Amino acid sequence: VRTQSRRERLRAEATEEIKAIALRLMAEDGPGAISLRAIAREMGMTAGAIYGYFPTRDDLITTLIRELYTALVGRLESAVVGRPYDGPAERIVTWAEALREWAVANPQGFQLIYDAPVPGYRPPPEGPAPEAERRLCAGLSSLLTPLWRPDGEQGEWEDFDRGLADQVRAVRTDVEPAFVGFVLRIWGRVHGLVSLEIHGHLGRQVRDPAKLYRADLRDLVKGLA
Amino acid sequence: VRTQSRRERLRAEATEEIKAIALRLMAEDGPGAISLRAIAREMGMTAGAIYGYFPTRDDLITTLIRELYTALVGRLESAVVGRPYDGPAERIVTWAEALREWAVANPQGFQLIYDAPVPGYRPPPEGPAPEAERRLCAGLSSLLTPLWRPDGEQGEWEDFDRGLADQVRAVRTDVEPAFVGFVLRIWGRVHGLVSLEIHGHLGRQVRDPAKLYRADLRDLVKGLA
DNA sequence: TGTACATCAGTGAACGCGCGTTCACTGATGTAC
DNA sequence: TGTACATCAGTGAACGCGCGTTCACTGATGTAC
Repeated sequence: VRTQSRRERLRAEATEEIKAIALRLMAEDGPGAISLRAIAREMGMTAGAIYGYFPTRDDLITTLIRELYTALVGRLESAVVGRPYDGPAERIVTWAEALREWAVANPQGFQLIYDAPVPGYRPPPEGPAPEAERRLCAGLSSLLTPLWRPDGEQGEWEDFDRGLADQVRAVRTDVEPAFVGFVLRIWGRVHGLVSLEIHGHLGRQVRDPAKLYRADLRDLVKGLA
Repeated sequence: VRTQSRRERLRAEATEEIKAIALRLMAEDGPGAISLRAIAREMGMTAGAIYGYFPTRDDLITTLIRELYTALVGRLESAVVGRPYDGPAERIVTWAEALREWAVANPQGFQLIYDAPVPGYRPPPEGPAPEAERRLCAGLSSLLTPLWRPDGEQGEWEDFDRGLADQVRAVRTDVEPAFVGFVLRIWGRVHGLVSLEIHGHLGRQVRDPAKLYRADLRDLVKGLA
């Protein structure tokens, strides 16, 4: 490992500070508040100076989404790993509750990842964070593998993209045709209530959304057993 | 019914045109593209002239959200009514598929209703469309009533807001404590996959999202039966 | 250890843009006699 | 039917703002001899 020069270190620190301030601005005033000028102002710099670190505003935002998504995925993986094995159903519940907890702790981050909330932002063609998205899918797939019982009524291979199929195969080679659909359906299920909650659509109606969510997860694993 | 004066008619037409253009701008370039100046430009008017029709930008946006949400709810209600009665399970499927179809046909509208995508927009304290949201919940509640079997493990009255409880009571007076939670859980379930699809998170992986969604609905009603 | 040069982070000013909102006004449309 | 007045939709110009991006430049930090 080559040791960093002083200049390299300062440069890396400044880059981190830009991202940290962008995240703080987002957390305070929503994703729309991320602007190069605001960040520069916050850092006591000139707006143009940011261009020494990021070639473009959209590039910065793509980086933020990628890092946030990666942080979320890391959190999900460690939540499952950092707990004694208590059966496949419990692991799904653990995973999903970690998802909700991260989302509740980082609502703007959740929106940045899953909505399209920065006006004028154009993500790269593969999407801003394809790697993290795949990791999330793969992680969920591996949790769901022991709970998968093919019963033939859930769709065909041809419905699903070859890329994802290969990704899933990397986790588990003897994957069934409808397994991908199964995984995405569960993903949709754990996503739905969290999305409603984050966007305030349960807000006034439910006093304890965590409890509601847990009830739904109980119902989910009951259906899988 | 009092007949409209010429002036009143022109005024109403212009108001409708403003809203229609705002919806078109949103559909073309996303919710962030809604601006008074763009609308005025499109109408061949001066920006200031809009203030003869809406007191404020946020007021216009609130109106748009309310009307979109009302249109969605109307669509859901007529989808269920406009089909011969074929059992409670089939009605849920019909309702949910109408939800998805509306969302796919109006993705930006779906985002305007369920995300928070207009930067700087501050909704009124009760939310932009409380009436439509209640109607949606009430409608779903009435569909779910015949499928509700209390089994005591799903939560307590105290978790839910009195307002919603009363609303549900208006639909059905002998409502069970956990019924509200049950309704919201189902709402989250039908919402999840649609939200992922609209935001492009299934895009590259699933060839026929409608089929995936249908499979999930089949699984849902199977669990309810 | 000291000097000459290269690197490069950050400045400051500008360009051109779009935005919401206000306001004194013009001129057409309607109303009252 | 014609005139005098009131209404009111829309103008046009301005205010003040924030934005992304570019560019010639300064001045400090590093490197080579």
